[in-house]
Amino acid sequence: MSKTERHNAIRELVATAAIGSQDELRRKLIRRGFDVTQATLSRDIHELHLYKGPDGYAFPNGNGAHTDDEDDRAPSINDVLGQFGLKVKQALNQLVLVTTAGSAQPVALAIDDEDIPEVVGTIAGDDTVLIICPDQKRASLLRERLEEMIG
Amino acid sequence: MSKTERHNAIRELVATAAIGSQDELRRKLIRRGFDVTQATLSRDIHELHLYKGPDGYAFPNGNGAHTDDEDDRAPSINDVLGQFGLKVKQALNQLVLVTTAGSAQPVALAIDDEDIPEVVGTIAGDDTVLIICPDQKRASLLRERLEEMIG
DNA sequence: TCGCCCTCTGTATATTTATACATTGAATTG
DNA sequence: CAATTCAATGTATAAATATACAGAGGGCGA
Repeated sequence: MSKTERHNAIRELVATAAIGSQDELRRKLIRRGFDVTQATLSRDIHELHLYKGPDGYAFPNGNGAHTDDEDDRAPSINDVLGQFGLKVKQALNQLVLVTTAGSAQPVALAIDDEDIPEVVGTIAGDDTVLIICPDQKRASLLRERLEEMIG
Repeated sequence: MSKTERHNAIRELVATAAIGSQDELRRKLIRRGFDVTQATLSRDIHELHLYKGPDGYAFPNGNGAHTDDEDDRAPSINDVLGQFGLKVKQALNQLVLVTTAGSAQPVALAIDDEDIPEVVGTIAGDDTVLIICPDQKRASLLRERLEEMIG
């Protein structure tokens, strides 16, 4: 069996099963007829750009099996900020919330869902959320709370 | 320094720098005043749900620093504004920077990379970048500089 | 105040992953 | 046909990461 066939099998396994180690992957591949060593799998994983995280191996955009939110509860603002929030900066009545790249949209959505009185409105870029507050004082209050949520 | 402060520092480092190993992360943290062992960082990484892949550590949705665009040098703000910037308008502490269609993102990124003290944050639309400044005075200063760069 | 519990962290080491070096086999070239 | 080149892989081990065990310190309840 060829290398590309094995790569396909690896992708299928990572997409459908929880793979916690290269040895576990090796055992699952043996059941499919691919018998290679851990060293080869290490190279395969590197070539397939797979990631290893707390839930095992996954594809670069995070869609391996059991990525993390099995519970479809809309993430609370605490969860979202704890996960994607980096820092908050204040300018007069505006807060600039810096997030990880590409995460501004869900963060802004979570803030909107929360119906916070100090929030007049939000605008999301790619890694920045602008939060408009009624005045500078309430901006300060909200900044402190957001800083706590970020942790 | 507390654990949550260290976690924030780790998130910032992962978001902005290529972290290839826990030892490398450890060295960068020492420069920021956090001195812990590899064992502690291993636990931190697990608690922060960070992934390790071919490009180093990343957040669960795959956006660490240098995920794939190898051209590490961000184009200078002079280049970008000379090329895409059209005009700047000021309102209190806000600057509205008009660009050519579709160029707001790279312009915003160039501004972010420059680490300008007068910039609290930026948000990019399609052909408009909103720049939040700490106050009206510094917004004026920045507007003048941006106008010079646009030409 | 004391005892207990919990969190956090370090040390040492177990486990896992990455890679230097070597081998094999297929394809290509002269 | 022989020599060369290259990709793929295994072996052994270096490097990196995870964790068992233990200690320290703070908070809390009796």
